[in-house]
Amino acid sequence: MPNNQFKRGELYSVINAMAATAIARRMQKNFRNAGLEITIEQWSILYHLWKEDCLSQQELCNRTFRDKPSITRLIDNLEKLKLVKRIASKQDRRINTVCLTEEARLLQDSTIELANQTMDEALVGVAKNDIEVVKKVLQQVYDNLK
Amino acid sequence: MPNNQFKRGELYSVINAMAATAIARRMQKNFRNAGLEITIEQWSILYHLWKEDCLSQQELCNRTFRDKPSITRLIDNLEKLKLVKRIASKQDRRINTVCLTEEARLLQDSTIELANQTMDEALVGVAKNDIEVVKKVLQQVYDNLK
DNA sequence: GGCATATAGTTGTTTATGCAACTATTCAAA
DNA sequence: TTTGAATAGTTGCATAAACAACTATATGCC
Repeated sequence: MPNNQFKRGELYSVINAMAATAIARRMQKNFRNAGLEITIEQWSILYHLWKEDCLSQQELCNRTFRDKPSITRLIDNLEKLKLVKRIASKQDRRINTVCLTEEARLLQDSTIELANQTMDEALVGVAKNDIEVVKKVLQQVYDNLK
Repeated sequence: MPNNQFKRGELYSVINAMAATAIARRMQKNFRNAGLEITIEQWSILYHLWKEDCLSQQELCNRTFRDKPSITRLIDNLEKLKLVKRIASKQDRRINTVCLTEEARLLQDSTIELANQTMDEALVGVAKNDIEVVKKVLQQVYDNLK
């Protein structure tokens, strides 16, 4: 075993793999158990559109921190599911705005309930002020690197 | 805007998307800039093998928190890169042990240095004891959900 | 108005992920 | 010894991610 250690290997694993992956899988499982066929990635797009409908694709890239091709394909699949529609912008012909369908609006309450349930499951035994520290640190990490 | 809010939506986004994604991308970029062609997912396998060589695939699943098909394919690609080899276990014919090649050993120092550099970039301005809180909370989240 | 640069979105490509299903092997109980 | 259940790893399939390259459109400067 050489002298050179990955000094923060445990922190890296924890940040990068364990908690995020565990939450994602649990949430996807909760969706599936509830009979929902959308993926959590698709849901994250809907979530932002519930907060503010008819965003441009570029804006969705910004808000979900994905790159453009990924957003294009996610929206392709959401269109197939008839949960969003693309509407060409009148102000700028390069831009599509992405708008919720009525069907997507019907999903909002139940899926947000499931997401809350998932976070409740995740945060059992976690102190409220510790949560604030986590938010602060992870936000700082994101700001450092984005 | 309905009454039902995703109470911890910000926390979820932070945990699930922002910090983990930002670190992953930065690290991959640092690898690329250094002329390394391995992905960070492949690297995470190597990392565990540097710590303990010749693990079973199942053990790698446990340690990296991925499922079996994902590990199978990651190892397929690492074999193609001649960084690992599968060796059938003598004790149990279901098991492959996954062992480092000499070439993989040569990568250890430089890549761990890059990973440390990446974490340094990520953690600028973060207090040491805050890091301990993050580790504790994310470990708790993982333990709650795994 | 023309040109160079920037930007929105798409396509190509490769890698990765996880659920479902499967095969071969191992283990435990009768 | 036989049988059923459990386990390790693989294959099929669909979704997702991101880099590179591209096309069409917009912007700013001369």
